[in-house]
Amino acid sequence: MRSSDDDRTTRARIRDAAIVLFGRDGFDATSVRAVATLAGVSPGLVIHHFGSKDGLRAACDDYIVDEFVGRKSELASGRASALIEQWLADVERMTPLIDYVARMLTSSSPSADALFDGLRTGTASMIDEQVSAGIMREPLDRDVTALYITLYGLVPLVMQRQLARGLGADRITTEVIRRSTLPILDLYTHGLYADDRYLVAAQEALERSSGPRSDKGENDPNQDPDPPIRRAS
Amino acid sequence: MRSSDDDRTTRARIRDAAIVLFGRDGFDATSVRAVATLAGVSPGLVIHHFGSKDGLRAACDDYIVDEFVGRKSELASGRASALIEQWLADVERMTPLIDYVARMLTSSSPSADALFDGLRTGTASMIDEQVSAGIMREPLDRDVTALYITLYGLVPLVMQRQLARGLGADRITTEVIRRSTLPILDLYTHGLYADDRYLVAAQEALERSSGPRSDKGENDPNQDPDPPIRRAS
DNA sequence: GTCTATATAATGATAGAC
DNA sequence: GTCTATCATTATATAGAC
Repeated sequence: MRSSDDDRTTRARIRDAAIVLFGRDGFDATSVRAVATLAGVSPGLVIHHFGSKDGLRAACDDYIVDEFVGRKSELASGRASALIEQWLADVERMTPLIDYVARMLTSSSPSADALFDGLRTGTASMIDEQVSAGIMREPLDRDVTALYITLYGLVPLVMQRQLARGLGADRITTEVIRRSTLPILDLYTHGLYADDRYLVAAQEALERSSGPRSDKGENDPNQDPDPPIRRAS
Repeated sequence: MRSSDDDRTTRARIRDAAIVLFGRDGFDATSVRAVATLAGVSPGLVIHHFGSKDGLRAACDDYIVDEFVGRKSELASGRASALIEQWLADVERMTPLIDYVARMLTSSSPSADALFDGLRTGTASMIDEQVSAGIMREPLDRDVTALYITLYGLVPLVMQRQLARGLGADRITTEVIRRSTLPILDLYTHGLYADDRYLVAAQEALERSSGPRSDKGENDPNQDPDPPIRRAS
């Protein structure tokens, strides 16, 4: 999006250098000195601008979330997975951002939580739209389904090493995406099992373990009664 | 599996303490001193037994892989996902092991690669068996499907924070597993899409972009010709 | 805003007594 | 095998000149 080579402010250059190194090596393994060197400034200046190393991390987190949520139109309109696909399509340029997001999502930060909630909400909206349009069938549990679709969509970011290795590559390439597309769409279209014997068995097992003592309550007060499953086989 | 309270050797106590802290706080954020304190020994003794902090990590990695691969019967017999389910069922006791494995899988270690390859191979065998038994239909691409099933099965470990949060919990509990079971089995049984319009569209798009230059080769020599998709709608 | 120089604390690892 | 004491390094952060 930026026109020239460096109309970025020094502060922005430091922040971008930090994103690259935090994403590549992790927060703990990255020193303020290394960030300063990559940004071409002195270590003292980094602290001057961000107060502390943790302040620098917070600034990076906020920037990353803005890069997503700033595109709230795309998110809220239910194209969260499309956004991720778009990132992966331009994988070379997006690598630092992708690596940073991947580390965020597996650490415990409020920013990561906010980012994930945005993705999950967008996915839920997408499901609603596609169900209304007749493209998608009604899932058993919309919220849980949206949650797992979101989690599964983030797998190519969070576990990119094992995904690439599993396809004989050393990083996520367009070829990795290409080979993944049809098998995943096939899973999301036809499922894997030949019939619903496992599904029915699991439902019966769950009813046996929680149905007879339905007034137990436990730690989930608004516990939905299990909806019946239509048999398809 | 251990009978009394502490028939463990000192070396084993140090290693177990390291697994707890590495899993909970990460390798970099855990000091040798902290491990020593939790194990009830002096910092010097930790180095004496493992040579260095990195040696301690390697010992923990090996131990974790053995805890899996030592159950190679369960793995190779194609019950990799069943093993993970079993872990999650006994989630309280397994928490340190789970956290450690989760961190392993998102960092780049040879041990993690070996562990993942074992899980992926076991999943591939399971698919073969279930296809032969008529329980599972033939997937478009067995290896890629096995890869993604393995990755998806690890999501509750690797992204446990976001999974738990998405269900209103603060950690993975039996209730979280319980609410996840049917929606996931439903996805794996019926898929999500009402028909295969997306699948067909994607197949045509892929053929358009790579079919016309089928002798391109690129970096995947043994590139399968895209198998035709049977229309189901 | 940016630099150099430095204070202060914590870490991994070593040495040697017991 | 286990401890105490300590070294050498590295890190974050500060102070003050320019």
